[in-house]
Amino acid sequence: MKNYKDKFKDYIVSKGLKFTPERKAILSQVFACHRHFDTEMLYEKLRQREGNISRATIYRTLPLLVESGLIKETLRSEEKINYEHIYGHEHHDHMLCIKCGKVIEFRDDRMEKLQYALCKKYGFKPQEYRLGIRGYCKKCKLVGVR
Amino acid sequence: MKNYKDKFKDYIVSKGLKFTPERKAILSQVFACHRHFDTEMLYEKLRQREGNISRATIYRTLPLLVESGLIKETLRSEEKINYEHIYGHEHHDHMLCIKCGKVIEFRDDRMEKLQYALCKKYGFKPQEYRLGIRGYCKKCKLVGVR
DNA sequence: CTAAATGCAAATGCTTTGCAATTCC
DNA sequence: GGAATTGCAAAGCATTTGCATTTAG
Repeated sequence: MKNYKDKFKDYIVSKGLKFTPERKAILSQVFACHRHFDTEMLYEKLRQREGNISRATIYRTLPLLVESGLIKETLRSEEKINYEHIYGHEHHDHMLCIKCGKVIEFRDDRMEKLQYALCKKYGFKPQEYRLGIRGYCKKCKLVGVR
Repeated sequence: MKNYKDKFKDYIVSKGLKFTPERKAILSQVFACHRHFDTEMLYEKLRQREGNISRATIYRTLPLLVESGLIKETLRSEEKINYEHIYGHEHHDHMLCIKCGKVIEFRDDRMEKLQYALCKKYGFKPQEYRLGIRGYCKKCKLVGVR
């Protein structure tokens, strides 16, 4: 399996685009972060380094990362767009705690198979599944259940 | 089963709020629409009638409808918030065609059970499931698969 | 009567875009 | 060299909010 850097570079080049330092830096940061992230988090991390990278460039680069299959949007917890890197990771789903914000990632083969079967039933060609379960995690459900 | 109007009124009154004409009109429109809708669609429909209802009032009313369990947010197809009315409807999931925008609603007991089992496994107390499958519907997958 | 609700317009916050200057290939 | 990219600031949009006025109960 290629590393993500090569995979991105291949994609970029195949499109006749340029593999710039800014894009490299964003790519690295994206894979340095093992949680869900949004543009602002990226921007903050990247500004800690020297070369300034504008928000505009981040906003312009993330779609390229999505198109190349390296990252994907996750369920939005708030109003902002959230992403996670997926290259090299198995598909998984999420449980999101409404109270503390905790994200539980899980994977279940029965779920995968069932989703596949349902698509087949409806003649649907899936590109992406998004299952998000919102609720209270083990800790929070004990405290004050609203 | 109470009708939605009574259910909303009960909720409103129990909170010490008022069941105003504007809220009634919004409620009716929400249940007159049997598709997913967003604020703008509501606004347009409501402006066709006489009494003007401002966007602000719509934005302030929709959360009340969510809290009362009459409607819920759906997966966002674009950047806007989308809703559907749920009162009197069984829980179901969606397949969304990327190309033509078609929404297929489906329900599967195995899926419900599996989701329940997974929550139990992780000690998670679910409040809401959102499964969205994005891809190409029967028609669109035949035409030009991107 | 009076707390709650409304409409309006201004404000917010995320995201996109136009443009001149710069950079990669 | 020339198309692609960048940063900046301005523009766009959906959504929220402050406030004076109106209204439901």
